[in-house]
Amino acid sequence: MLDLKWIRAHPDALKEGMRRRGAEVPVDELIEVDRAWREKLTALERLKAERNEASEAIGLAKRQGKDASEAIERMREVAARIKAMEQEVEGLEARLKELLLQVPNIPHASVPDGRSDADNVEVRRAGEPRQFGFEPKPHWELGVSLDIIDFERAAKVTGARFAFLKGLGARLERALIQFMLDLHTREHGYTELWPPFMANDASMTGTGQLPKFAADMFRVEGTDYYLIPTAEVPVTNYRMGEIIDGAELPLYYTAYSPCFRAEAGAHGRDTRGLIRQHQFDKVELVKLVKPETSYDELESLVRDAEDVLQRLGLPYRVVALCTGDLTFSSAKTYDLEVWMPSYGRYVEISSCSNFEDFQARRAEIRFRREPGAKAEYVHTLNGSGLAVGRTLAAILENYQEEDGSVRIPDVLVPYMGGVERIAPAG
RNA sequence: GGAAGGGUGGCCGAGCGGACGAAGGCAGCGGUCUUGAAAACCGUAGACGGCCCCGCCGUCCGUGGGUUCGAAUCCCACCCCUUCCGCCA
Repeated sequence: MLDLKWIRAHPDALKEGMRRRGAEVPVDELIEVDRAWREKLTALERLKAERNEASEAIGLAKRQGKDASEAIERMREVAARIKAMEQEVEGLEARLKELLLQVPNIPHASVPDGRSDADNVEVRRAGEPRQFGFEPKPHWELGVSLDIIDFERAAKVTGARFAFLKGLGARLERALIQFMLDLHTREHGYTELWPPFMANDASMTGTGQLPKFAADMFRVEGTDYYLIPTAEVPVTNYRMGEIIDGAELPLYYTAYSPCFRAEAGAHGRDTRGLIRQHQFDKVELVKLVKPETSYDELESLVRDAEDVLQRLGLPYRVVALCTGDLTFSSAKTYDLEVWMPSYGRYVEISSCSNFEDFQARRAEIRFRREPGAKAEYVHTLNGSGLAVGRTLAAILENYQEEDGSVRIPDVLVPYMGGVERIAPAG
């Protein structure tokens, strides 16, 4: 959510930001509703001041044993007018809030202009895609032939876009989670959280999934909860409603969670393999920081996520998302894309964003620089560190051998109980 | 699932429908004292919003309704927390 005062002072900057995003936002209506709301509110508050004054006089008169029935009679009428006017003000306020929650974040000045992912800008590459001396297989074929991924039985048990991992496949998933969490907690300074995997409406609104993107999530029937689409939701909202002591900042949190996505609009894309599933594992990184540091913090957040890929020896690149490809809440986003031989291109495996105060304002996360200082909104950031299912897929494809076996990256071998290779049975 | 108790300012904790934005304590901030610090004492002190914005006004005592000229205080519904019982990994 943007600052209403800022919007009033900079309506043109707001329009320009929306134009850069290619977002359709009723800016003029927003500004008009705000104007009408303030006008009504001022009138209402004048009436309330009158009432308060009269009530005080009535109280005083009664205490002195005087008769106040005439004033009470007069105030009865004022009270009715207040009630009616409150209705109007509340109506305008609700509309204003509704409009405000629909407005996406303003792209940072450094974000490249563009309409779609085709306009994203590559920032750097690391590692060389391997030259295979044979025809490499896609991970969904490797997974099945190695008997470590089972899509068919998952379809039977649940449905399309789910998978069983089996044997060393399940073990590899678990090893990756453990490896990532260890790296971020031991070497990058993050505090591990194990969050709830469901969250309420307020949390979903806080990070920006609601009200616009309810259709992308799974609602748990009989409850007021959604399955989380990312650990960003519980972890960012961990400090919601709080005023944090400035000395505590910056706060770094990391969390493993399964992620559940309905992705209603994704039918037909990435239908095979682990790339687009209704449920997947992810290790998330979240930062709460002082505003003036947030863009430096974004760079170091990206480095923390990149470190995972580097240690796993996976070729990747970093791209800066263009204005048209930014998610709703983000002011600036870098995606990490891993080389996926089956796609013959780089595929998103992490998304690292600076939300500035957009989420903090929705979730009411503030801090005080000094004891007694005014409360300010923190800046929030998050990034995948990494999406585990896609990492597993990338390992299978990039580490495959001609005989159909897959080598385990060195750093994972201890986490695999010494297993160095996954080979076909028999 | 059942029973009881409870949600008040950064924290703890009082609060007969009218003098309560809310006693008191702690923490904080400013000052006195001190070589300095601690202690003691004095003062100050919330968040959000509106406006004719160095001030004035409004709102906020879990949330939402209701009663009333007037609600932290009364009524209704809901949410959350704690304890006990049951059930359960």
